[in-house]
Amino acid sequence: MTSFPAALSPSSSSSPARGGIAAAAIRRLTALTPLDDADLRLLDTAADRALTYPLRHAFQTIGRPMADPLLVLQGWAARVRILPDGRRQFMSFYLPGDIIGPAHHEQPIATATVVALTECLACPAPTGPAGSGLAQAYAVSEALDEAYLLGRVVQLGRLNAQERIGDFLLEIYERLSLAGLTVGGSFEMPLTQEMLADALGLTPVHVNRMIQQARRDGDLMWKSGRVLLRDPERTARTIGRVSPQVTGTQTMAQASAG
Amino acid sequence: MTSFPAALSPSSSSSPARGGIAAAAIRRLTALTPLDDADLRLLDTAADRALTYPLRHAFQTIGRPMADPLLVLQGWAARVRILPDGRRQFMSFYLPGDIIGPAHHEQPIATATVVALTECLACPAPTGPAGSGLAQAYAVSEALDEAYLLGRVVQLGRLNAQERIGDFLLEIYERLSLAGLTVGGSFEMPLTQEMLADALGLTPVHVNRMIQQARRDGDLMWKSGRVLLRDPERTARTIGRVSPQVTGTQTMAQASAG
DNA sequence: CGAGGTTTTGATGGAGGTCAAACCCCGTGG
DNA sequence: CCACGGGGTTTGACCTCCATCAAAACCTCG
Repeated sequence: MTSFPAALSPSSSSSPARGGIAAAAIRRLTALTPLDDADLRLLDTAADRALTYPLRHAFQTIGRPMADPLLVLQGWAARVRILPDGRRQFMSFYLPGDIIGPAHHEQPIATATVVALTECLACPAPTGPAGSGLAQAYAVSEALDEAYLLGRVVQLGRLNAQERIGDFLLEIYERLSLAGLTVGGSFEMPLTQEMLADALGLTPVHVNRMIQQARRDGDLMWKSGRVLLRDPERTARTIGRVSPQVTGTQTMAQASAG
Repeated sequence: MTSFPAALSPSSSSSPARGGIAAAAIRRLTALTPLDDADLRLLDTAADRALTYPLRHAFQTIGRPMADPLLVLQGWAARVRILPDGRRQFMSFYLPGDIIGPAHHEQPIATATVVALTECLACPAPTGPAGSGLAQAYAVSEALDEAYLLGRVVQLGRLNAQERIGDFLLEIYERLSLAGLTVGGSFEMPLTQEMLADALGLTPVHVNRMIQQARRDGDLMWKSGRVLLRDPERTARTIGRVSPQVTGTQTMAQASAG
């Protein structure tokens, strides 16, 4: 519910100790579609131009001209809308390997505000030639983006609080897995319960109670910014979650590769 | 909540009494961006190949290969998801002048099921050369599509029942206005209250109560498939609705025209 | 140690869900 | 012309999930 105060500007602390700052992002993109050496080289050089963006940085502002697409290397960002009376809703999240902005088709005016939820490392998304693996990866990424947005509509419209939390954590888990950012069912969760509430259309208080219940039921651990899902498969089954990527993505990449 | 029984197949009753069957769609597209004669000719010839699709026809099915993009000429369709236990959620609506399917970027697998909510008239969306008004119109249309989807997330996440109904009707009103399908604040509404409920994440019963309240408050008339908004502007103000098109679209077309 | 953000707990209320029946509207057909 | 039927709308009684308000407890970091 708290609205964001004025944001700082990106600090151009260009990669100090490089090495694998783009590793997660590259893992995700290659998971979406095979990338060849040319693609990887493009990514590497793009990563050299990575910048660190502070917490709350506004990557885009609704109604303002859209910036060039950015590839997130580290950190989380989100599309957010704040209503006149202060109500806040997060609409989608950007994780390492995601593209902020119009990957493909032009779209001069931003339809949403995108803010950094953590300190973020991001670089300009390198554009591969048409038909390249990179272009393909962006296409799949964008399709996934929309699929998740559709999923969010169902989540908010028809799932109860418990289901929403489970569904959300599963989505994050699956997405971070692609980037290799999970360790046996556990992953880093920089969101506060309040932010989670604003993503799920609930109150922080109620989110908290439901999380505790999930803990008591042995479905969940959540401590100091780290979440562990005890049995993702089972949770997914009990709330009837269908994940776009597991089935969808693979097939998507294959189908358009052939 | 009722799930759709098996659907019939499209009847190829190709335009019997033509004349302006594509009029609404063309009005909408020209409202999005200026179209020249070549564009209009493409649209006209495409309209010759229009088909009538029966109620409940599945234009696309989730997980199945995606059909070629269709331009809706008459009738309503919607993206829908049905949960295993029967809960239903409409995610977005297609009105005359909207494109069902991937206007631009490829995307082989459908991420959602699209069904006809009324009998629909639709034709293959003619593809204009890159940079043509038609291509431009599709781009804007697609951007609007996403903007509406984002709006729906906010609606479901943070608006109460009254606000949701108002917001929804305003959205429809605005969109139909573009296609010239409104008459002084009133327009045809083929949805039942049950469908409306499944779009707004509510129960039919509660939708009904809220509508009656709106009627009592003099905000609304709804009779035999026709809705009249007494004072759209005021309603929009009281629920703090921001419409993407009024501000957004115009600017979008202009910005990318220049 | 203290301060500020975050999580947790309790008590209470209200928006919206559920169940069930009645009503209405219209088209069908006898 | 009226009975019949079926989908949609309306109404009522009751209940529950989640919101609200407020305070306490807990971290974490300076």
